[in-house]
Amino acid sequence: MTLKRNIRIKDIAKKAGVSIGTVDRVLHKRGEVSEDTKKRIIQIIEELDYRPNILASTLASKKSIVFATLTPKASTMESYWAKPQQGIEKAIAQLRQYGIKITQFFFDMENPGSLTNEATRLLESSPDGILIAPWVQDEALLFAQKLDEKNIPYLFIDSTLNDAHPISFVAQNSLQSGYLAAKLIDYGIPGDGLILLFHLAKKTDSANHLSQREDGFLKYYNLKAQNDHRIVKIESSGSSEEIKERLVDLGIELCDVDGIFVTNSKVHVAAECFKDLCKTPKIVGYDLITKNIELLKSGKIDFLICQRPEAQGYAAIHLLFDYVIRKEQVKPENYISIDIITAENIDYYSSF
Amino acid sequence: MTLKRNIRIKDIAKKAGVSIGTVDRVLHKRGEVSEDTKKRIIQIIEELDYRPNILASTLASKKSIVFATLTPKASTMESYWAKPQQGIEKAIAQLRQYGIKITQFFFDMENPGSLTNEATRLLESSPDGILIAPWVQDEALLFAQKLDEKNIPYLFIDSTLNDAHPISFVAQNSLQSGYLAAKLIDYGIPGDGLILLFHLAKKTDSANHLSQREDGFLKYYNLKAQNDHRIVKIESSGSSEEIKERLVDLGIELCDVDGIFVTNSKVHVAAECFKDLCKTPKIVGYDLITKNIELLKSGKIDFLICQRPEAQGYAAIHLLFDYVIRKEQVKPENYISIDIITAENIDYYSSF
DNA sequence: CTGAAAGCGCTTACAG
DNA sequence: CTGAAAGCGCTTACAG
Repeated sequence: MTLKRNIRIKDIAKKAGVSIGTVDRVLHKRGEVSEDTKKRIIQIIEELDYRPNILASTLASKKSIVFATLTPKASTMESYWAKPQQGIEKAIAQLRQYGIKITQFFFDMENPGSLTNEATRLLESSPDGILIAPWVQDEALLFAQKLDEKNIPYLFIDSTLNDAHPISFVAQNSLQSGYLAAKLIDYGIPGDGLILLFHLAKKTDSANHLSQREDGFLKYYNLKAQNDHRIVKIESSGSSEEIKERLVDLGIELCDVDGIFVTNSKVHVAAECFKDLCKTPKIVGYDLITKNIELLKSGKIDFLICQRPEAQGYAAIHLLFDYVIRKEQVKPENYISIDIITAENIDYYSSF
Repeated sequence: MTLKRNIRIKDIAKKAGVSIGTVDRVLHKRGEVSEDTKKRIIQIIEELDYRPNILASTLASKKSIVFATLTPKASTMESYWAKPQQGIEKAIAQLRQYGIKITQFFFDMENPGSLTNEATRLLESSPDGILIAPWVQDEALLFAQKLDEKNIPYLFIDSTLNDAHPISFVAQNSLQSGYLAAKLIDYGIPGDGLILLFHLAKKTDSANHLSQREDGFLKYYNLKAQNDHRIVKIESSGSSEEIKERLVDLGIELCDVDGIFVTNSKVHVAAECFKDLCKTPKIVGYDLITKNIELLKSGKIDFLICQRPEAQGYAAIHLLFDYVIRKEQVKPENYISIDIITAENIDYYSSF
């Protein structure tokens, strides 16, 4: 292996018989170069397969890039949105070296208008790239359209919006994750069974997400399940007590339930209803929040599907970096893995 | 938030009333500085919480660091060891910018002596850091001890060795992964069952790994399993046909088998025996090699436990980088996640 | 023991 | 349209 030294813009300049300033002009397409020297230089660049030294380049250019993020406010350290936040912060720490500043804005999930307010404040910092969690769809779409007009690159995290034009998004395939959930329940219930599908969410929550998970779940049972199952869907935003009452109203005995799928992180609310039974049903839900982790470890929840929220935040910032700073193409879709967590592997499941 | 500009060695020099050369001398502990100026400078460094700019530092120091790797030769692109290799190469590509060269050495798993030979060649390149897959334990330990003497930092991947002193290792907890495998089988077999535990390996393979997986598996059944299971252990390094014969010898009817655990990636060999049965047993094994993936997708294998080999390779190189270049502390143990892969989530499981 | 100077590869005004 | 020069923050001989 020859230790080929990386070629520098000085080398190109010499070979083309010009100064490095001129080479730099064509590299950055800032004109003021005659057509033929430009052609000549471009040819040499390709011939030598020149790769700029990012270290030197960011060191020399003192201009500091500003990124902005717009995500739901995490009410406590335990709540879901604290996690993408961690990944974002980790990425920020690494990228500070490259002179990148990141300003964060948070909106209130309960109050859609706050997204628009924060979006306006965000724009005042005139960022070079934006990360958005489009949790409140209508407001988020309005904002995205404004960014499309202004030609500011943005990227979605957690989910995406159909009519927007982000440079990319980082999210989990919700349909497929519901499909997987069904498999996990079906695998554990060999015979016929009564299965409850819970939507434990308020209207303002990202409805799209949850209904896709439901669709995936039902798809599996339509296509794959061997036996005759009865699937009952239950919607509620209340407590365990309220859910129990609902079940009574529906004429369902707790002991008859074989499997439970909850389409979001509220699975702990459902699990609480069933935790003292003689025979507990198979329970599958989402996300490693504290209450779920406890129930998983004590065997009251069987599987939690996880979407690596920290990794999503981390990856999203790096994608912005690749696009804005490195000027690289980025994949338009970044589906994150659909991770299966049990009491047995949770201790080794790190944000990494 | 004040846009506090990063402080530079020039700032320290000014504040201490010395030149940047002197500051640099204390930063790099290369002596030739009087005690009191040294003290003064150290104090200022801490007071200002100075962080060197790695960009500038690696740009200025033209010395290029050499890493070396010593891993099993991957016989084909599909074999397991091709995957850590991918992660290593990805890390190399990223780190080239920092002037790091990596030389790779491969040994033949069938021929333990080749490890020692390659290790000798490796040392001739006098690397600044080494990555080792200690697959052949005795030979690997000898090499590690030599490195301990020479004070060359090294790091293990895939597993670790008790009497060696690596700066760190990246591996999966084998005991726990076997424990998880048992859970996955137990979850799918509600009643009593006949379960086969297969060791499909040659003697030269990393025996330690596999027996730990077995221990974990049995541990689960001892501690947790509700019902009375019969677990039969079968060792073989042969084909599906040979295995079928063994089962006949043992008086086991294929149709009576409820669950199968294979302690390594050879799970496809076992799965082949059972794939045409009326009722296929629950099958759990390891690693996403091509043959396993096919059987997983077609439903002949239920779960594959994966150890993110690409991520291991990638992480290991970065740990070396953090230790050797950044001079950071690194965690002495890096257990990778124990991932559960099914037909339903495999398409989203990327090396990332 | 200490400082001044050149250089890493690139960017950025500035002068022509 | 083009080139020469200064500078990014650090390292590395070299001279005293």
